[in-house]
Amino acid sequence: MTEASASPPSSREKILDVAEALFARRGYAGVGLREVAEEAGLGKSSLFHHFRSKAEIYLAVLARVLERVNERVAPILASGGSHLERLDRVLDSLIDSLAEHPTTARLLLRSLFEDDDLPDTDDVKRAAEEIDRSLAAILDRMLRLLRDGIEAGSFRPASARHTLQTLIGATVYHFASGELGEALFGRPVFSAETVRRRKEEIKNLVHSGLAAAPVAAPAGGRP
Amino acid sequence: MTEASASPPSSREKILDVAEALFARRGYAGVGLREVAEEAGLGKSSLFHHFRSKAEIYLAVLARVLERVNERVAPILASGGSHLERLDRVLDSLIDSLAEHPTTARLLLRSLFEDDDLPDTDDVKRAAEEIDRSLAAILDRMLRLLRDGIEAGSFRPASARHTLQTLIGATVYHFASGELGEALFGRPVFSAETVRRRKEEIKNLVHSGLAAAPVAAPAGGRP
DNA sequence: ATTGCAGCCGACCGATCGGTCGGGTAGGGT
DNA sequence: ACCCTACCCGACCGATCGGTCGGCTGCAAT
Repeated sequence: MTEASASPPSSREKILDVAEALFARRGYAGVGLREVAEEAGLGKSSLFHHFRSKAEIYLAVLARVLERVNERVAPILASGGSHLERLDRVLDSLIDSLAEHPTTARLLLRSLFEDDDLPDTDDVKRAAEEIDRSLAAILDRMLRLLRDGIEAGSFRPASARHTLQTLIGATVYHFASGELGEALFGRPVFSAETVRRRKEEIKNLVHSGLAAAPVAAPAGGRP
Repeated sequence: MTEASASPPSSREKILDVAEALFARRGYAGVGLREVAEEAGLGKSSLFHHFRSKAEIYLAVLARVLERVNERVAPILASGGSHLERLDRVLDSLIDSLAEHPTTARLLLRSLFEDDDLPDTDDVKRAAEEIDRSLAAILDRMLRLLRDGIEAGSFRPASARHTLQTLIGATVYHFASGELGEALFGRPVFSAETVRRRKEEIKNLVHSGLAAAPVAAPAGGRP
């Protein structure tokens, strides 16, 4: 941890890479450490020189994923610009995050379900809470952006919490939908074209579905 | 199979009930058949008198869940009324479906990930394809509703596919979000109050985010 | 040259996995 | 009375699970 970010493609990183791919595909319980070790080019016992348990590997993977997302999203949330501009840019960068590493969305979604089958050792629980806190921090900042925007009149009055849930669903779920999404769009959800279009559609949703009406539409009588 | 829907609280149904709860909580790989049997009040071997394998149990659970959703949603999709009315009612009933059985959303989301660790026996693959087809049928009808609505001018021009993805995310993800959702709202996502509010927010999203502008806003000029 | 340690490994542990097998029992049809 | 079938069970199988242990390397500091 003190100087982990050194240059060599260390075994530790390799383990995390392999574990990330496998956990995303088959989940915590569905992945065996033998498989992780083999794909990392190591003996199974070697895993335990870098991590104390399977759960620790899983949590390390999750922490890295969250950090990757946070790196992109946090500076935008802290930046200037109107509420709407900031929201647009946050969603853009979130989608970029999810599209860049196809494992991210699935791991995040899975993490909502799978903390159940982690052992409840004290250190595991502590690490899991750390993850939770780090996720909660991101969501909290997004929530604040929505609330502020609503209060300032930049967004139409809505439940910030529900809106946040919808936006998570619109982004994370989409990139986790895998074969179903591929069947729906006729191409992988990670293809450049689909990603570009997804950004557009989300932006349209936000602008005409969340943003306050520009000026007009004073009392539009419905036909 | 021929007359399965009889009255007795049969062992078969009990197994499915127990398995549904467990699979939703811990996933396919995370659940052992011993646990299923014990909670169903049976010996483990008895499971194999009703199902040929663990995978068959899982797929039977999934099929039942899908059927439950379809029962509610299909008649509405086939009913009359304007596109917008039908969409409103479909979303309402979908949310009711998901809220009624807290396992549904998680099982559906998990099913997008977890077909990977099913064995690929021929009969399992056939049953899984059956599930896929049944899910695809529901989605197809919703997709058609969106497309028709767009073509008829009831909805603003948008990608029907992306809109469908967003709506799935807004509903299924929300009710699968579990502890995270509970932390966000301060109460379970299945609480009557949260469910009611969720319907409202989704309806607002659809009406002011998807429905065509009443009359005004003629200038389509994007900024 | 010696020591120490990080990294890696094969062999092994008890537990649990999905699944099989043979047998027991109750009830309905004949 | 008979048998057949549906249902259920305990015992057992080979495989795999996460994790431990002792020992083998090679490099770095002394």
